[in-house]
Amino acid sequence: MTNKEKQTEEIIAEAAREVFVEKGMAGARMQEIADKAGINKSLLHYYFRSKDKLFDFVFSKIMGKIGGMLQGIMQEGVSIEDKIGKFVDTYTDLLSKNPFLPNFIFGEITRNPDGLIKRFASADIKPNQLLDPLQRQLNKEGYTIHPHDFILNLLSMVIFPVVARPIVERIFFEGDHKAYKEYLLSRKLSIVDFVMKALQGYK
Amino acid sequence: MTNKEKQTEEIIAEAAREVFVEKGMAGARMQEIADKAGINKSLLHYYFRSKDKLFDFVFSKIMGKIGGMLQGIMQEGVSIEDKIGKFVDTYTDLLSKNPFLPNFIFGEITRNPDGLIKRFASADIKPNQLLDPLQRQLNKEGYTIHPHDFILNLLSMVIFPVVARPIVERIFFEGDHKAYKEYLLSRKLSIVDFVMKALQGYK
DNA sequence: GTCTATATGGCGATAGAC
DNA sequence: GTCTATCGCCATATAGAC
Repeated sequence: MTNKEKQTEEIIAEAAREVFVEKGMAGARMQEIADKAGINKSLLHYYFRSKDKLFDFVFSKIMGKIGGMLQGIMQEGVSIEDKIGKFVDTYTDLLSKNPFLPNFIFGEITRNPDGLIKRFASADIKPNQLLDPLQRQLNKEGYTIHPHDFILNLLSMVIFPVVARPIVERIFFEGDHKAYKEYLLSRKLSIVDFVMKALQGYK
Repeated sequence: MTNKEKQTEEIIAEAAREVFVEKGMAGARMQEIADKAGINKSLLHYYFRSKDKLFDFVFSKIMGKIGGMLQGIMQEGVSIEDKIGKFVDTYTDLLSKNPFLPNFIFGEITRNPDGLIKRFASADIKPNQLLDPLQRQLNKEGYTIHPHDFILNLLSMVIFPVVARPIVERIFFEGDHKAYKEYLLSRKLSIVDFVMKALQGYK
């Protein structure tokens, strides 16, 4: 593959990522992707053959990246509180830059769950490598909460406010984007605070 | 409007609700709605003129119903713990019967936030009627947590596991639907437990 | 590799018979 | 009020010139 091919392919993939994430598979238009990439519509087919294949390429790449981040954080050998802090910090920043990402991922996977299995395999995600170390660590530090509950509660509090952004933004801040964005950043601290206070009850 | 018209209209609306919620506005097909309603495709246009108008009708109805439920729970004059329990119970059951609902609502609103304002007005939702009583109650019972944080954390823990169902189901239970469904029901208790433990830290 | 032009199919919407 | 038939558009995809 020549440099030019590689470069064009990446430009297309990035444009496709933006459009797919914002509009979803069904709502995305090949014309809009081509426009955003600054190339002709038929070039999309030259590089990726079909909309389906282009979508698969983009989606797998996203899943691999996110899974890798999570694995990296969970394996670091620090205290629960530090691990939580690092996790909340990293994902809050990621979602701050990609506010459409959660809705996109959960929406697409919900509408095509079978495709998920294939992608987990190719992205090389090992669920047990995430859960087992955490379970051992909770045990060692003397917390009796079930790791499923713990990790799901934490994920919920970080990701859900981004998923429900337009509604919550309107109810809490009368639609003030900037105020809500600042509030989400302030939650970096208040989520860790909330979770640690809860954990005290499981000692 | 005759009885027959009313009845057909309701059959169409229910079929449309199912298809829209599962496939989203962009992914839904008028033909599929007609098939599910057991009528001809052109009848859809006879009753609702266009796909857009049919969608608006269905969506507004859903939002009104959910908003009403929330208002009802939050106004009952009971302790924080009872209120939390009632809330978690009611919404867990609702989501158990409508697992696609959160993804649908958040997805559509994210992709067309302007339409939201109109619908909040017509559904007669008063945000302050939800937040103010809760704030007073947290104060009165001596908890210093900010009501925004409290309500958002609670909503997150109830709704997010449904939004992220296919992924979490796979990571926690290797894709076993039934096991995950039971786990979600068990969270009725563990969420209240978690939240109350956290609240103790804010006394 | 990149473009213009066009084929092909599907979908929302309408016309008109009954 | 409900159907059949069909229109017209738009989106994906391909053919072929350069």
